[in-house]
Amino acid sequence: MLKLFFMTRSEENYLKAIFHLARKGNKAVTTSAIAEQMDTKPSSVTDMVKRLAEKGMINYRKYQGVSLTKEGRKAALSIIRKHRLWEVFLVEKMDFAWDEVHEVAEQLEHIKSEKLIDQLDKLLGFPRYDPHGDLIPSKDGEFDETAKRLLTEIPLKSTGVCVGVRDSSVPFLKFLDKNNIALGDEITVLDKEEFDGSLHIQIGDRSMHISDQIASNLYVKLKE
Amino acid sequence: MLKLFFMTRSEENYLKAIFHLARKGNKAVTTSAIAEQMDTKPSSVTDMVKRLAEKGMINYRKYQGVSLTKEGRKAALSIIRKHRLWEVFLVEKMDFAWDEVHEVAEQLEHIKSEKLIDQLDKLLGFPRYDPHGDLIPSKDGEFDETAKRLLTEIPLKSTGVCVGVRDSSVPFLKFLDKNNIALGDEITVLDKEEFDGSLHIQIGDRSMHISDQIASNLYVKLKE
DNA sequence: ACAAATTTTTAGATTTGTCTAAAATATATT
DNA sequence: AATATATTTTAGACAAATCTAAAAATTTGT
Repeated sequence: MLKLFFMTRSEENYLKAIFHLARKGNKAVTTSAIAEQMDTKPSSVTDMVKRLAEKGMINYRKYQGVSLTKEGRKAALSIIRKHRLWEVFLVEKMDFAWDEVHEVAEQLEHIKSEKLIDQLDKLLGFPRYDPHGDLIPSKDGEFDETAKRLLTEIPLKSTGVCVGVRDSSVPFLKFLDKNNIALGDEITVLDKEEFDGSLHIQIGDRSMHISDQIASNLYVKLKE
Repeated sequence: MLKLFFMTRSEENYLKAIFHLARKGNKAVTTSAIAEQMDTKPSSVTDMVKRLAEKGMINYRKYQGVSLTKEGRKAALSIIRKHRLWEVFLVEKMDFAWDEVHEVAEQLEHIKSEKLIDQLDKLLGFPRYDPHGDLIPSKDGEFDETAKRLLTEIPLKSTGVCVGVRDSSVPFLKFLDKNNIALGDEITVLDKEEFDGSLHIQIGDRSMHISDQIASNLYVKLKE
């Protein structure tokens, strides 16, 4: 028998913060780390984590930090999903620039309506990534950031390891060979041209400029 | 020198409620009326109206009820504008039915982003009425509910006085004549067919059924 | 006009989310 | 291992928004 708790805006924000912190160093998340992330005081965090623990959203033992429960992870992913879908909406439908969406999405992510999110998803064509290239959790809570993806889809400044090609034609493979790009190479996306979607990348010790056509045929796995 | 106060969600809701109550009986709005509208206690209302008065949003004298100031009216209209634009959005873009939009719009109306609302307005084609037929306040705070409008645009169950025609061709005037519809007549919109937009109306003591084409060529002024 | 009924306000308490300052616990150093 | 340092928790306070119960003011009825 599953109990459904109402989550306040603040509780949702804490869950989100804990999720993001846990994603990095994968040990228990400390009180002070949460305080820094949320721009608040450790004592406030202690109060909140007690409440979240009572609601079954996190595991908490005094002085030992916290980790998300199944429920908590599900709730956090649901909020992140909403945030990222709204970001796509703002850029695709409302002419926002990719770097001015965050603040508004922070507000929109707390709107409570399952139907609204389902329709939003549909309106946007079920996008898999947000305007920053971050993966959008699926409705059923799937969130595999390690899955291979196209080089065009990874966030700026992130690094991917080449794991395959979408186009396996001779001309494309020749291009890769000629430019010394091989499976296993690490590619960092330095910048993207607004104009044509072409990418400035760092590969090993050299940097180069590749077209959108090239990038959208290279599969990578995100590093770190 | 105008001071811009941050309005909390609760304050915004009170302003909206006061605006709607003032629109009806046009004397000072009583504490108990607000309490009933907001589903809260009179003592809570007293607390809140004091705060709103301090912020210059309402005129308040103990035991004498409240009225909106210029500032307060502007703030209320801004919230109502957002609410109604979001309602149009939900119906037009998100496949919501006109009778299931209210709850979600109540949440969306508090999102703070001028750019978002401007873009929303544009995306929707600068609509003048919401899905219930209610007038959407303009960006600059204009809100003339007494202006003439098409019979197709007034809310269900509301009554309008015929004040003119858009199409002044002989066939249309003949139709009106044949059906005993004249300037000065009061028409109440009883129901609207989803299918073809035709209207069931009450005119004097008889009721009749008119097509969307007829209704969209008759100007009325809203009564009461 | 004056008592009765109603409405409004005050006073004091509660909840959520926050803070500061002090106490408790854990970690690091020698 | 004992002490010093850093982190975490507790305790007490505050602001927003609400409540209940009691007091004050207004309105109503005859």
